[in-house]
Amino acid sequence: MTSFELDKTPCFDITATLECGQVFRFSPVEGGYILHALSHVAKIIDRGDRYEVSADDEEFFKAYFDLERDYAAIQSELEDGGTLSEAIAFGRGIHILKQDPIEAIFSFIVSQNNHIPRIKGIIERMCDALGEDRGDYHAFPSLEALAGAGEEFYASIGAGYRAAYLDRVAKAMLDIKLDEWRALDTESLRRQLMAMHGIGRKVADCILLFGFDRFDVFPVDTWIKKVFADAYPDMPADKMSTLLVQKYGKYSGFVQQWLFYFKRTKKTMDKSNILS
DNA sequence: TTCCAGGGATATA
DNA sequence: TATATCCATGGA
Repeated sequence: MTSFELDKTPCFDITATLECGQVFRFSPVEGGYILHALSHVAKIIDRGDRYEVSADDEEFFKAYFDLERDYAAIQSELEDGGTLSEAIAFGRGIHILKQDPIEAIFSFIVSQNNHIPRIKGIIERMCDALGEDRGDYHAFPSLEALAGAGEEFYASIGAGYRAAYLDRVAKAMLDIKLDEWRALDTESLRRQLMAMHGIGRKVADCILLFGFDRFDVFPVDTWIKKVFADAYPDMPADKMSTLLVQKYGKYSGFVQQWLFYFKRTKKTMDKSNILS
């Protein structure tokens, strides 16, 4: 384990980055978070003006957090004086994490038609049962372990009807060369992903955004549908997605994440206000 | 208890 | 091509 510090800036906030719905293997601890990615672990403690990080691999997490990108510049280009500005102000500290493609594929298959708390539980049970034992935690499973587990295993950890998807995709991925996938343009890679049983447009776009660094995508889920319900009434999700990419271009993925986090979190806050 | 969740496959027209 | 229905599960 090594320790290092990260600047806490208006454009990098660990709570917004982890709680914005892009990632599932983290849990709050006193003063911060424990975060797992692939076989790695980091503990991030909030020290006010900086984050104190202890991790098994400093270079891995410095890349994972996407620290080199100029998020302030992206935000200033996107300001519209309206809802998007409001969403950016709310989620200014979000960074899009550079997740592993395989971990993203399996995480977002689990995510479909599912609640985030339950998604986290299913993925955690998947890791505990199939991932390498690292002492305090289990790594994300190897593709071989995922492919060998069988549909019954995925059903047994509560994956529901997605169990068959997970099993089939795991076995299919054994024949995929990721480097060849990485070389494809976004449209071609989306087609490859959607050819997998259980991966549709929305899950493919999440995988492209979070696992393949593609920002010219706009995943449309139930929350994004709510955001644009008035602007685009009764519009199918895939058409809405295409329209929004035309509008926001190479920044689509960032826009989507700010709007998603804003809408979903505000809903929760409104509920708690009613109760209080 | 019912509704809903970071949807997708399938059947039908 | 477009719409309707079904799918497992558990948090709220």
